[in-house]
Amino acid sequence: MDIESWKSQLRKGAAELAVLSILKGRPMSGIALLDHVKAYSEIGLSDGTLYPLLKRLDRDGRVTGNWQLPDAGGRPTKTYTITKDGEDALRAMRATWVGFRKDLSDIVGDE
Amino acid sequence: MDIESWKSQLRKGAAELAVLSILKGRPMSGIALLDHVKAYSEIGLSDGTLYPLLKRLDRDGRVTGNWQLPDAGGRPTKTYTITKDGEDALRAMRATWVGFRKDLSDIVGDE
DNA sequence: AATTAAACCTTGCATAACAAGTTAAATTGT
DNA sequence: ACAATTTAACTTGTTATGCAAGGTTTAATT
Repeated sequence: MDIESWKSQLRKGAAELAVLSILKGRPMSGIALLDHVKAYSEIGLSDGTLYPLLKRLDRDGRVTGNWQLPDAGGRPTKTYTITKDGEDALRAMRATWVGFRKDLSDIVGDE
Repeated sequence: MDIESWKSQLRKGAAELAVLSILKGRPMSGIALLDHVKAYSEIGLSDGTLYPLLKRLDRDGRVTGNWQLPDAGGRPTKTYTITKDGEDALRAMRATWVGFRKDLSDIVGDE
């Protein structure tokens, strides 16, 4: 196992938390989400990861996707909005993340 | 996906980083590792996860396992020691973890 | 002798990330 | 007008890990 493969493992679960966190602020399309996360290199979200994730979140009732016609014309985009269940899940995931981060940081001992 | 299943996903990759970090301090048996990590509830390392992991790390030359007879009697235990390659891998993983933690914390916005 | 406990290990399953593809609609170039 | 490209969304197949639920071996205990 090289380090790149390990990074893929470390990232598991992170995309879901990241997407719900961003959508909590405001509804957004898939492309806009990708653009928003692009700056965070260690998250490394690609469209092949994002769209299946959005589909799962929609199926589980944590987000809803709605097609919308942009004001300026052009092709329709699908805008995703977090639901009440999504916000509940986000709260639980945030609490878990905070605990996980502390535990692993304590073990790793990074200053 | 319930929160417990999501936790299993979040933990992926963490066990490897945690085990190498602990072994960097001192060689240790599997049981001792489990006992050491027991306090960190969000890591949640079980023996069914640890032993296959140690086997992979041994196969990849990141640790070496050696059977030893305990001074005080009792059954032999296998003591794992981190190797040079293991320390190199640990350095790279630590750096990744620090960046990952920052990126996800920034997105999640936990204070 | 039989049972329990300790330490180690194996098997099978579920799941997400990723690379590499695909589709459909809009825009651009000639 | 037609072809080529771009954009946004999506699909498929592979891979690796965590985990539950088992199993094995050795030593200590009853």
